[in-house]
Amino acid sequence: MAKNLRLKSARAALDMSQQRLADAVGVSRQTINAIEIGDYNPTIRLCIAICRVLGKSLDELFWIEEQEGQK
Amino acid sequence: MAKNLRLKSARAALDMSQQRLADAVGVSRQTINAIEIGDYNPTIRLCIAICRVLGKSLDELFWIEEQEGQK
DNA sequence: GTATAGTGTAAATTATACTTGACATATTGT
DNA sequence: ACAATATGTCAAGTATAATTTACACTATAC
Repeated sequence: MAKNLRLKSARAALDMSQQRLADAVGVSRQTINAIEIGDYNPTIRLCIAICRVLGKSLDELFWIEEQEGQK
Repeated sequence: MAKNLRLKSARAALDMSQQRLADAVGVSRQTINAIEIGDYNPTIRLCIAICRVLGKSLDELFWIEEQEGQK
C-alpha cells in the first residue's frame, strides 16, 4: 500500500541502484523494488540485512505508525 | 538459532501468555512460540504488530547485532 | 541512431511463513 | 489425586515471500 520512501531515500543517499542493494543483501532486484513500491511484507531478516547495508535501524526504515482510519 | 528472550521478557512484563499475544496480533500460538524459540524468520508486519501490542520498538525486540564469527 | 543502466511490472515456479490439530510435559490450585 | 493453564514440539496443509525470466519505458552516453 504505502511506498517505502525512507528506504528509497537511504539507498539514494549511498548512490546505490536497486540491483546493487539486491546483490548486497542476496535477493533479487524485483524483491527490493517490491519493498519500495509497498504492498509487500518482507521478512525481518531481509529487513535487518537491508538496514545493515544502508547503515540504518529497523525503526528508521521499517517502522509504521498506527493509522487512525485504517481499513 | 538464537532465542528471542527480549520478546519473551516483554511479554512476561505484561503477564501475557503466548496464546493471548497470538490472539492480540492475529496469529497462532505456535507462531509466537516459534519466534521465541528462534530459528524463525517472521514477516515485518507481524513483528510490528507484536511491537505495538507489547509497547516496544522494532529495534528493541528484533534487531540483531552483526556477529563476528558468523558462519 | 543504438547501446547501456536504472526502474516498473507481469507470469510461473520454488521456498518458506503460518495454520490446524494433536500430543507431551510441567506447574499451579482445588 | 484431579483439573486447568502454559509451554514445547511434530506433521500435514495453505498462504504468500521470493525467485526467475521477460518486456516496456526512461534517461544518459557514445
